[in-house]
Amino acid sequence: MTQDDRQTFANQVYAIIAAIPVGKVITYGQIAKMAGMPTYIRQVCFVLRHLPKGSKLPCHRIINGQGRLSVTGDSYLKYKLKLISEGIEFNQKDKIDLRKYGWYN
DNA sequence: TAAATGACTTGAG
DNA sequence: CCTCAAGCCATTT
Repeated sequence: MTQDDRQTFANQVYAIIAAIPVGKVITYGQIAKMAGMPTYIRQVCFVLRHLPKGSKLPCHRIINGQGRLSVTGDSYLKYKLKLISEGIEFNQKDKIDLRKYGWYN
């Protein structure tokens, strides 16, 4: 894994996230696949966790395969509210219907 | 060089 | 629905 490879992967992840339509969400697995690295789930995770603070990427639209937010800490609630304001609904178990809101399910 | 870590996933109980 | 275990792989210690 060279510096360039890592940079390229990160850039692809950024590009994909930036392309998520309003009112849709995407899972880690989807991102990895779209970036051409289906097994790099952990790296997607790593990239997201180390997003630049001032990033304008809609990282709140990224959820886990169960349709739940994977964010830890207080940002969980913030993300949830943003999603709701974008038209995404949560069921009583705080889950999102991927069949309806998932991007390219 | 080896061990620990993480915004994950899938499957079993 | 929830918890646990194993698999995952670059980055950090």
